[in-house]
Amino acid sequence: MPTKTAAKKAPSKPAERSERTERADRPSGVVTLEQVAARAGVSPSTVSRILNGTATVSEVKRAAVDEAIRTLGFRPNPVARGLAGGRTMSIGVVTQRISSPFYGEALSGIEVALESAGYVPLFVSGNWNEADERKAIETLLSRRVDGVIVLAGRLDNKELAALSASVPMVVVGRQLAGERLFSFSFDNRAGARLATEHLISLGHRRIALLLGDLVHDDAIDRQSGYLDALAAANIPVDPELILQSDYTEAGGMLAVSRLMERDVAFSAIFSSNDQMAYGAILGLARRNLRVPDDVSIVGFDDLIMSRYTMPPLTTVRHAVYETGAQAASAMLALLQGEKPRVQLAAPELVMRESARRAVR
Amino acid sequence: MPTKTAAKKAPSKPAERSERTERADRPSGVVTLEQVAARAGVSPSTVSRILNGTATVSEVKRAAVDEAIRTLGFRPNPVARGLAGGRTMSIGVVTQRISSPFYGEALSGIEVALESAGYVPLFVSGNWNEADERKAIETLLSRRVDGVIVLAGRLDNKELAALSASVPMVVVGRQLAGERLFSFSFDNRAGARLATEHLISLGHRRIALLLGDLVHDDAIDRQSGYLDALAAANIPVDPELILQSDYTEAGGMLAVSRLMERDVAFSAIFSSNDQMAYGAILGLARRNLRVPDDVSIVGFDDLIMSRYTMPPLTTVRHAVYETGAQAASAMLALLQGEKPRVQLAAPELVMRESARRAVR
DNA sequence: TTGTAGGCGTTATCAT
DNA sequence: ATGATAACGCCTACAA
Repeated sequence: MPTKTAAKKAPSKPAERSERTERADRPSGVVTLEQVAARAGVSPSTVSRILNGTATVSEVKRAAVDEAIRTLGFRPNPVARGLAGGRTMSIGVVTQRISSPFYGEALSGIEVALESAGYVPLFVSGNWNEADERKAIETLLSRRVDGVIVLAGRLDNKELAALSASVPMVVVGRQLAGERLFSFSFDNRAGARLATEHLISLGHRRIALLLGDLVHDDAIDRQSGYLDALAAANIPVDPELILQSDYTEAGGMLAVSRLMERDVAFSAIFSSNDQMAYGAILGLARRNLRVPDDVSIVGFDDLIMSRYTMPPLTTVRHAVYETGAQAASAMLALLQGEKPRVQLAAPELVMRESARRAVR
Repeated sequence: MPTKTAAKKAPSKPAERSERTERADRPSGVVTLEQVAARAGVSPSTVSRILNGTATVSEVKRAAVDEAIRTLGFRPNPVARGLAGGRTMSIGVVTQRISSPFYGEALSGIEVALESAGYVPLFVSGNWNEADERKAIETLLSRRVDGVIVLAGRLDNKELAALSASVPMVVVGRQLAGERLFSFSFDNRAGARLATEHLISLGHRRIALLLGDLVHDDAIDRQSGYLDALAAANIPVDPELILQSDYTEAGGMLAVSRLMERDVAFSAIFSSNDQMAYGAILGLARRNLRVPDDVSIVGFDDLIMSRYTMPPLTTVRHAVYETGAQAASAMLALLQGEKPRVQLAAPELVMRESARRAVR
């Protein structure tokens, strides 16, 4: 290292400069498309074309540009792209609560599926309430996202369809159609029927049902599946056994309390989502009822945690992560002008230890 | 100034809005700053100034502009703002796995805290691996985020500090300093000590420890807390009782298996996070060991789910949501040029039902 | 205090 | 096929 003492008048700057220049060759700072063009000896437009595959370019120039991009470490600026009328390369995702174990899985799937295409998700929470949800979409639109994925939600179909006029949309958990709108949902009804039938096959006939908020289609469908199964087995429906709840652990626990207060007989519970089942198990324990010894219980969704509850939960596999990934793929297809097609797995019962044969 | 390009068709003024929007290429509610300026009879720069509080503006004009903004429903375009060198009004957040019950809570806190300031979070997952994390930050930077919040992660301090030269950063779960860099972390050591001391106070002396990956400071600190407690109680450390794991449910379950295979006596387990505790409870059950009858267990983090496990988990409250909110506030302060100051709650033991007095 | 002009990095529209 | 040259919507010197 050159000592300062000798550097009284000696220009120490040149040394510094050269050192910096040396480093500047590395792909560190902000490299613009224009710089790439300069290095490749072509016009910015050409670089842009190559980047977007907008037009055919001679092999020679393409190679030169590719080289320049690589050595310069150029990465197109999504912000500028967005402004120029191009895409922002970001997809808005309307979820309800980002920290929910259910939505979390879906978001994860979306993130991964989008990443490979260079898109970034913008997550906003609707907090299970219409106003927030509307505002969330508003935010997304002002951010000029290239598309919006809506997971469930409370906005009515008409509103969503209208929105799809300004952005391509993918709606999960609803059935609605439109030009730039695609929707799909898991077969909740079949899944719920599966769960209930399992309980019936184990000899249960007094099966309580824990319901989610019926403003949601999936909650309704799961109820239908339950009713289907009872009807098929000629088991009369007892309204006393049907509990309205909210898909949360606390709600599940509360529902069990209400059920017990009704003082009706039951030997099993179909909880229409896993989270309520967790609460229900605890609620039963509080009344000295063991699962599955005294009461059998089947959930719905097969969250990660369901393998680790005590006892591990028998439930319906929902493949939430995959659902998210499919939603993302569908959006990508939409953006490509293609017709999305999703291949969703059929509901499947995952037998663990929370349900057993009815005694007697 | 009619700088319209030589349009092929008649310049259709968007004054009349058609009810049946057939053209999906133009978002409907796009009002520009320029339009606001025109309506208010001022120049665009004046509007901009009012928006950003950049300069003092006469009350008359301000009122006119405010009115124009309101009636036109103008919302500044963050994309354009970002390009113009202004802020993008978005904050990058590096998490490890968006679907983790732990990180999910933190993200939720960040989202809410940021929202009130008009910022939007951009979540990217590092997947517990250095390369992905680096790439995640890369993505964030190319998106021109105004700041980056890093939750734990594997990047080394030096790298983070260097990064903070280009963006203000808030790092949670690390201790490092810098001009535009702020970090803070929960007192993991004290928390772990609390948990262990609780077990000791219940008469346990053979206490197993389930550890997270020691590349993370928090895992190390929690181990230290455990050791502190033992030392203070004059209980010798038995390496056989210390299990290296990974903070997952599966890892916790596996750790218990390994522990049992070692065939050493133990009456309690301090699991350094709740997720491992869930797995441990199941693992113990598989060996016919009941919690807390046969083995007491204390967790760490107090995730929502810990209230609903069987039995409900005694654990250390971590206030993850608040931590996220604090990180966001700190970032906001940094952006404001202020010095962030966080007020993190001290660790606190939450006594539930997974730990009880040791039988002898 | 307020307006004018230039620029941010890309894409799109013209010519050539 | 390729290159100028406008936009895109906003911010910010620089003027006035």
